[in-house]
Amino acid sequence: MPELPEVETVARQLAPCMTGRIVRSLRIFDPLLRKGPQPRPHGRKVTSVRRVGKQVLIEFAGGLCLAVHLRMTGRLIWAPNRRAEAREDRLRARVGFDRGALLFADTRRFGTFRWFRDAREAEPAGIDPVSEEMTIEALREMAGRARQNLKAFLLRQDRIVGIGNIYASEILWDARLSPRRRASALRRAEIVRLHESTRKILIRAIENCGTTFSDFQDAHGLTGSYQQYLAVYDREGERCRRCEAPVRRIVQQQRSTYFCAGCQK
DNA sequence: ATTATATCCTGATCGC
DNA sequence: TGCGATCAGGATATAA
Repeated sequence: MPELPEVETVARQLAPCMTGRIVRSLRIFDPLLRKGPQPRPHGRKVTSVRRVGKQVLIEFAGGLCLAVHLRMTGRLIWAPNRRAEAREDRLRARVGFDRGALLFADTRRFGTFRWFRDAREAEPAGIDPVSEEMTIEALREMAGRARQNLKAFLLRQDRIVGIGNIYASEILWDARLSPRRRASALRRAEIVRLHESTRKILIRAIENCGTTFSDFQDAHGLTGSYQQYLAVYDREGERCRRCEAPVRRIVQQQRSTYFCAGCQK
């Protein structure tokens, strides 16, 4: 569930809790999280916690870092004390610090831990859509050589990193572009709209701490408020806020896409 | 070389 | 109410 805004929210909330803390223990309860190298971070100080693509990257002094991917149902929770910790279930891992602990809970168990010796290795291939790198020209270039429809294009993490199924629909609605359009067929003015909408929607979602459905909670167990802005996602049959036509649901790459055929062309 | 399909899991919801 | 089928926000290995 967590897309870029939700991961950004979690990273921002964890950072002040974790930065400067020293690792005292690491317990991985779910063997699925134990793929790849398993270094011992004991005694290391956390130097930063930030979002990298859709992952939360925890960096330790000396270069070691842990990239946590929440996938569908993963949650990172900061537990300042034992009482807060006792409330959590379905725990897959726990990192104990000199003060407090980081808990990882994940119902569907798709989430991943990956350890690196250097943070640069954790960088995803795609462009971060809310960074300076995401220029109109960069978008035009990427779209120009994509043979896919716009929905599939936006979900490609090797091009633009961070957009998932919810925000793909929302961005295309905002840009008044049909999810079925071929990415390479966009006119320049349409690319400009797509660029603008992508940044606008994601930034607004970050400002609202993401979207909360059933699973997503931030590091303090709170919830985001972006759902009040959702224009099409999960609104099949309801009226489009722009043109009153009914919102439609179609399936693209085995996933739901919501859009308005009245004003998305 | 791209792009579609199957798959990793669990739990909520749907339809009969 | 009970039960099996279906679906869910992600991403990747494999097949086509």
